[in-house]
Amino acid sequence: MKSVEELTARFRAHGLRVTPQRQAVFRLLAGNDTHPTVEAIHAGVRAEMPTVSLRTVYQTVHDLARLGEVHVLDVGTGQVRVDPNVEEAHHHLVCTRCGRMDDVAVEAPAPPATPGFRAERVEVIVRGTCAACEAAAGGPHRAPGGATVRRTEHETAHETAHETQEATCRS
Amino acid sequence: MKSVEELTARFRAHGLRVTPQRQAVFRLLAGNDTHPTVEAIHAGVRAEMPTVSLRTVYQTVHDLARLGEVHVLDVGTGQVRVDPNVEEAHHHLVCTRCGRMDDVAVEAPAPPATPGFRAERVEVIVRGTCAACEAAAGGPHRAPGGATVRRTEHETAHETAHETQEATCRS
DNA sequence: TTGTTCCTGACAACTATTGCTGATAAAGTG
DNA sequence: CACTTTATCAGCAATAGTTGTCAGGAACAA
Ligand SMILES: [Mn+2]
Ligand SMILES: [Mn+2]
Ligand SMILES: [Zn+2]
Ligand SMILES: [Zn+2]
Repeated sequence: MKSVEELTARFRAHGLRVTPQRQAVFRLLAGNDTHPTVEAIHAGVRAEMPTVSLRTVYQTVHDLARLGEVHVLDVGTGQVRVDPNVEEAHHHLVCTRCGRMDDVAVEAPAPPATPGFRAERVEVIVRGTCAACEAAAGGPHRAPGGATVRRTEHETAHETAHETQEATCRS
Repeated sequence: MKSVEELTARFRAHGLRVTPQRQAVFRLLAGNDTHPTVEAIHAGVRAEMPTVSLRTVYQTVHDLARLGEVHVLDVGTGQVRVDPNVEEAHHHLVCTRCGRMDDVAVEAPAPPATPGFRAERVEVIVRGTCAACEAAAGGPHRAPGGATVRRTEHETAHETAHETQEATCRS
């Protein structure tokens, strides 16, 4: 992602106004490689500016995405993730337990020649279990400040001996 | 996916009861390669049994998933998709406009050796535009019975000359 | 048949995200 | 700096997809 100054200039050049709230979002994202959720960004921004609303963070993230300064990713963990690294092509590891997302260098296969479909980009998601969740595999736990991946269902009693664990290890 | 008879036996073997509603879902999924949404399954089932509730369809789909008879996929189109093809490994084309999802044969890259992460499976998503949406690219339209991909945001006036189109071509 | 367990259907609740709106603040102009 | 013109802010309401709850009713086993 570009620097806060560059983003400020770019926003103005596009007729967008630059407010302290937006700059706080810029600062939080610059050099952030944790793929934070919007909620996480909001929490971080509120540490400095306690009145900023979640709505404002969503707006700013969308504006950044429109300018191509971040990617908004939905990998099926229930919340979108913001990726400020748009310069270098890369893919992701996704922890199926806590939703944690890390960059990974794998070469994507070439988009296949498919009649009736114009391929634009190829996304690779490596799903698995992160170290923190692996360590906590014994039973559910909850890291401080972490949110929990949506992983529920009524399913009264039978519970056919499949995953039931739940853990969180978001940084 | 297995046949309706096999699924019936398998459900019973696992202590799950087999009702007309569940069999209607089985029937709708057997040999279905459209990756229907739960809502679409519901609509299809209601054509024969108008009283079946959406909740029941969700339950049945989840039970099928737990037995490994279907895969429930979330590719970020706002609704989960049900894939009855669990026998052969494959990946997907996803239309960014209408959410349509088709099978594609691409070889996934080998899961990289990443310390601190136990990779379990690699998912490849080829995003692009399907033929129907390509044809309708001139302006928004709405196919009969189709649902629309969530693609909105207030964003008052400025509209920085980016995508605004919206189209639907779900079968 | 009878009892037990599970499923159904209707509706409420929940979560992530977006819509709405008066008040406010950023740019632009002199 | 004073002033005008917009775009943004914060808060709250609304929405969509999915899941929780629970009182009947149906399916299976004996
Ligand atoms: Mn990344
Ligand atoms: Mn498929
Ligand atoms: Zn994890
Ligand atoms: Zn399409």
